[in-house]
Amino acid sequence: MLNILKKRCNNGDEEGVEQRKGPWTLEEDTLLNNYISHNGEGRWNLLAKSSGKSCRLRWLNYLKPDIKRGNLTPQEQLLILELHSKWGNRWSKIAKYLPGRTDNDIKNYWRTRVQKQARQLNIDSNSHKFLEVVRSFWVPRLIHKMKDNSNTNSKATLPDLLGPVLQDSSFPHEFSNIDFSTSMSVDLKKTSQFMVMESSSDLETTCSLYLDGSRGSSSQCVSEGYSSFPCLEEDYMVATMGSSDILQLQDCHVADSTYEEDVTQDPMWNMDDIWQFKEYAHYN
DNA sequence: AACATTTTCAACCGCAGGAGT
DNA sequence: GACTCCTGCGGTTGAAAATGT
Repeated sequence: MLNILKKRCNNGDEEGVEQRKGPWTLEEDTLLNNYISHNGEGRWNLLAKSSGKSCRLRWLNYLKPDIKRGNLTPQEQLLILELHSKWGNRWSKIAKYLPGRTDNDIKNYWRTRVQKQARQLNIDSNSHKFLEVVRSFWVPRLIHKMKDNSNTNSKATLPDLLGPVLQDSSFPHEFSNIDFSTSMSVDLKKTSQFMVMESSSDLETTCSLYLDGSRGSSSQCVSEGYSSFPCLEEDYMVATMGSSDILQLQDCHVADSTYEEDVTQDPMWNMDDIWQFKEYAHYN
């Protein structure tokens, strides 16, 4: 019964059994599912000495029932950007805070989306400069998308998403030493307590960030140091992370009209954004 | 329609570290 | 302490799909 799996999963050191590589077939997936349902997950050596990492990976990255499919939501993207700024390429650690997403998913997202944007901007994705771009362009946009999503459905907000994170006893410690000068981090613990997605009857839904629980008053569109950022049409609150530990609230506007596109297919920055950044970088 | 190029993501590889002996 | 085995992790690859010309 397990012959196929043995061929698939063996480490190649079992005499006479050829190791199979390449894409998994439906039959192999079914066999692996059946095997795990009978023997349990995590005991990979029980795959009769033929257990190998590809079986384990296939299960963990694909077959496991709680694996999420489809594109990352803006909330998830925001969380990835945030956690990556804290921990770097600790994909599995980051993945722990995104239920249903694997380290492989997150790694792929970072390499294919985030690093791609960095390449287009011709800057190192690990540089402080790129962090600045992320928090100045990308984060506001994600927040905006979260707002848009909340208009059309009641999907989880960042606080919802962070619920399990905040219940994790290790998390507050990890976020207790935030260096705002080098990280895009806001104090997620605090922020999530006060980040509210407000829905009004019309389209003027506001995404607000409160640090002290009070409604953020805002009249300025841009803050010091970010004066070249566009603020044109649609109201929303932007959190910018400056050199202090005070989150600045801005009732800001967003430059272009790309928000009508399908969020799931969104190339996070268009050429206008990149051009704006290059101008910004040139004068700063 | 055909071909070229780019993007996506599942899968592989090798290393590190922990557990057991 | 030394060794082996196993698992987890991050980096990388390459086939398939999508997109552009």
